Amino acid sequence: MRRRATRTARPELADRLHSAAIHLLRRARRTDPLTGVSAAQLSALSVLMSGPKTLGELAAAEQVRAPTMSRLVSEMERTGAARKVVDRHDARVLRIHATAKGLRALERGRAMRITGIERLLAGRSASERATVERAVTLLEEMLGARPAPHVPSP
Amino acid sequence: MRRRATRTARPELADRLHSAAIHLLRRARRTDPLTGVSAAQLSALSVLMSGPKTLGELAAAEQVRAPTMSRLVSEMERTGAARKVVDRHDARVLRIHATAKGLRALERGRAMRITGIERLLAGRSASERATVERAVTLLEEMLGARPAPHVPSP
DNA sequence: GATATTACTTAGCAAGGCTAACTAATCACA
DNA sequence: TGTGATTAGTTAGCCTTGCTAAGTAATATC
Repeated sequence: MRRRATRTARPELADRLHSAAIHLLRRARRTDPLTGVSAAQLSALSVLMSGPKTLGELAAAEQVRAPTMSRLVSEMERTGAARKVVDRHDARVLRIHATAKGLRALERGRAMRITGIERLLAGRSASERATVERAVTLLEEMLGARPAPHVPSP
Repeated sequence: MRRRATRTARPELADRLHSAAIHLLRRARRTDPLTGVSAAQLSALSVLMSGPKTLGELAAAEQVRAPTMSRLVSEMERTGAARKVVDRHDARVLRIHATAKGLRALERGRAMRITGIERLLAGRSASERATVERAVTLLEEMLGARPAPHVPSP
């Protein structure tokens, strides 16, 4: 069947980059359900990896509202992935700590995602990998690289 | 504050690629709410762009179950983004067509996403863009390139 | 010390995912 | 030919995760 002429024949770079990123992540997250921790929890844990955060900081980092994070953290506490600690100096403030159990789940989830991508890259030559690496470096610059990479809901 | 030693100091390529893809898409989808069509609908429309699909085909393409797609398509019909047409030869089969209105919403959403990425790329030199393009080509090969790129829920 | 602000929680709603169970149409074949 | 199996989609009902609005408790301000 002939394709409708709604799109240009040769997609431009931005479009192809967009599409490649979508398919890469769709591939990567296929393993997420195997961790026993939801994607939202994995994402929050990846923020907590660098140390405890207040509930508000965590919500901002995850780009969700406070009530959403409040509920998520309560669930994480229930399942033993995180702890709430009331701040010593301001009793309104909660510091959320990842537990060892939570961090193990995070590492398991991340490792599975990364392994999938590594398998894709493993099929390429050294120079092709170098090309990808240079492009990634450029993307990091464009996007404002983060020190601790992140495993969010997407 | 010192970072915990849960991660290696220098993230490997797969990890960085993963992270870059996440941040790229997070950036790209910031404009999605402005289209007036939900992300799930935009994604379905992008599949329908290449022509009508049965409900089952659409569900498979979107990697959701039939009931989920059934509900989504009913909603799209209600809002005028799609039409259901009963197959001439098999009355069990529904062919889902994107409407002109739906396609306009899709193009609007895609254009906004792509424009955001283009703005990022616009700051780079021609040779840097060429590097990104080579890397994208490699990724397309690794992931099994799709003819019609796609604007899915992520 | 009264009032405002801040940090979080509770309540209730919507979207979008799922499974189980249903209906209707078609197929297969004795 | 007609009956049972299969297929396509829908309905019902649940869960998670987003949201806003409104409430509570602690702290800051004047």
